[in-house]
Parts: sequence; structure tokens; C-alpha cells
Amino acid sequence: MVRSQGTKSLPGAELAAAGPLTIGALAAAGGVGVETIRFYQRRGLLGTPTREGGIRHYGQEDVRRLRFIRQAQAAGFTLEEIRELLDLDAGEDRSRARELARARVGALDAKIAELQRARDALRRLASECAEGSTGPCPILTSFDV
Amino acid sequence: MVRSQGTKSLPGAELAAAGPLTIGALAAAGGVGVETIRFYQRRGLLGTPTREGGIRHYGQEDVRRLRFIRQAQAAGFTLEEIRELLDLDAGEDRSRARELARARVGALDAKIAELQRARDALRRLASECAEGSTGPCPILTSFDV
DNA sequence: ATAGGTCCCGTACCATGGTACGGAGTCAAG
DNA sequence: CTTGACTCCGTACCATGGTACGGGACCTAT
Repeated sequence: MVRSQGTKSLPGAELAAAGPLTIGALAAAGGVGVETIRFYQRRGLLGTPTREGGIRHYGQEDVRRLRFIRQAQAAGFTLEEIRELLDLDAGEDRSRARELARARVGALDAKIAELQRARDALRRLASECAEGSTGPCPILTSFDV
Repeated sequence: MVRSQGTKSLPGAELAAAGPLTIGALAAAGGVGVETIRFYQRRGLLGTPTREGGIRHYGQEDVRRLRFIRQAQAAGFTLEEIRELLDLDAGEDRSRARELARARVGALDAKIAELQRARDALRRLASECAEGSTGPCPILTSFDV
């Protein structure tokens, strides 16, 4: 996964913090690969950019969207849900956005609790399976509280 | 996803808590589908069962393994790692088991922290995007602390 | 002018974790 | 003695989220 392919490529695309970005520059700014940008585009997550001479030109808005996508992914939204959220951002359907956010909060609370249980079980396993003790580690029963 | 397909099918496979299980009974006991059992078998997670008359026969040991697989999955292990853990359970390589457990604990701590941040951001979004307020919800910037 | 780096496009491929399909056999009950 | 529920097997297919490939164009520096 080669992410940074150089930000300075097309003339006048590198300086001026608010200047237009090429696809490679946007990818670098978002910490993803060029192919990922095109993939998101196909999925409707990024919207067709302006073209000048066949070359896509992106702005800071796209960088923000890209960062949002990454964070929303980390929050457990699917790309499809993220697409909806991005569409929602432009509109005025507050209730739908709240609905999505609340559902995710619930799912996250459950997931966090689950992961905490798993972590505690594994901590026990790691310590019970310490250097000094004898016999095989109780791996199979490690999650049995 | 039809999970329970009836536990009582083959003669003498239903009563006696420790009696042999058919694939369907094992699947029901583990809360998965029959195809999933065969899939795990192919992946080496369940070990080839004894055959009597071509029919696979499973025991309580397999139920335990199956439960372990589900829990380990919830803990974020891949099926490949779970396969290794199951192999390890039989052997005496304590250090490898500890290594896997500890690595996962670290990953889980990081994941938990990440999910907590995401949850908090979404809680804020849901409340800022409340019924009363005006204008569009600040979805795109919701993760910006 | 030629090589390197980037861009374009479409299509194919990958990993993970299953899920479904079709054809055939076996068994117990109706 | 048929029907239904289960078993067997191999192979194909699915969703998700990318990643790679091949061929062609264009710009910049050497």
C-alpha cells in the first residue's frame, strides 16, 4: 500500500493552501490511495469533481469529506450509510441524521461492552498462561466467566 | 438465515446430554448454520469428526470449540488466528498463546478507545442536531473535536 | 527527445466470512 | 412406499471495502 506518491505534480497544484488538488494530492491529504478516491467516487461518496483538461480538481471541501469518511468508518458506519450522511449534510432532514447517529451510539455502546469483556478475558488468559505455571493454557475456556 | 432446523433427526442423537450430535444439532447448539460448520471444518477449525455410516458425529468438545470460535471472533481474532489458538490449546507452547492474547489486548484497548471517541462525537451530533435547533446538522464536522 | 511521474479509464482481482445450490442418499413416520 | 427432514459432497455465489492491471495521454526535468 503505497500511499504518498508526492504532492507536487501538476503545475500550480502544490502551494496555496486552498488551491485545487489533483487526485493524488487529495489521496495524500486523506491518507488513502488514489484508487480509493476513485472507488469512493464510484460509490457516490465524493461527488464528481470539476474537470479542467480532463483532470479532476478537488478542493478543501473534498479533503473534509474524505476525513469524515475515515472517521465515520472508524465509528462503524458502512460506506452506504456514510453516503447517506453526506447527502444528509447538505439537506435539512434533521430527524434522519439523529436517527442514524442514535442507532450508531447504541451499537457502539454494545460493541464497546463486548470488546471490554473480551479484553478482560484475554488479560486473564495472558496472566494465567504465564511463564511459571504448568500444563497447557486454558485457551478454550478463556472466555468462560 | 434459518438456524434451527430441528435437533431431533437421527436415531438416538437427541436425548442423553452427552450423546453424539449430528451436524444440524451442533449448528443449533452453537447458534450457527449447518453450512457454517462445514465451512469451519474446511478451515481446520473443527477437526474431522468421527463418521458412522457417512454421517459426521460431534461431541460436547465440538460444542465448546464452536462457542470458543464465536467468542474469539467477537474479540477480533480472525478465523486463521482462531485456528492457531485451537491448535495451541492442545499443545504446550505457552509463549505463543500469551503473545497472541497480549497483542489482541493491545488492539482491543486501542479499538475501545477509538469507539468511545466515536460514540462521544455521535452523541454530540445527535444532541446538537436536536428537534428545536435550526439549520442543517453539522454532520461533516461532527468528529472534529 | 526521452524517461519518470502523474493522470485518465475500464475491468479484473483480492481477502474475509460466510451462504446458497443442486443432486443424491438415508431414515422414520404416515 | 411416499413424503419430509435430515445427511452427504463439490462448487458457485454473495457483500464489503478496497487494490491491481494494462494501455494511453500529458507534463517536467534531464
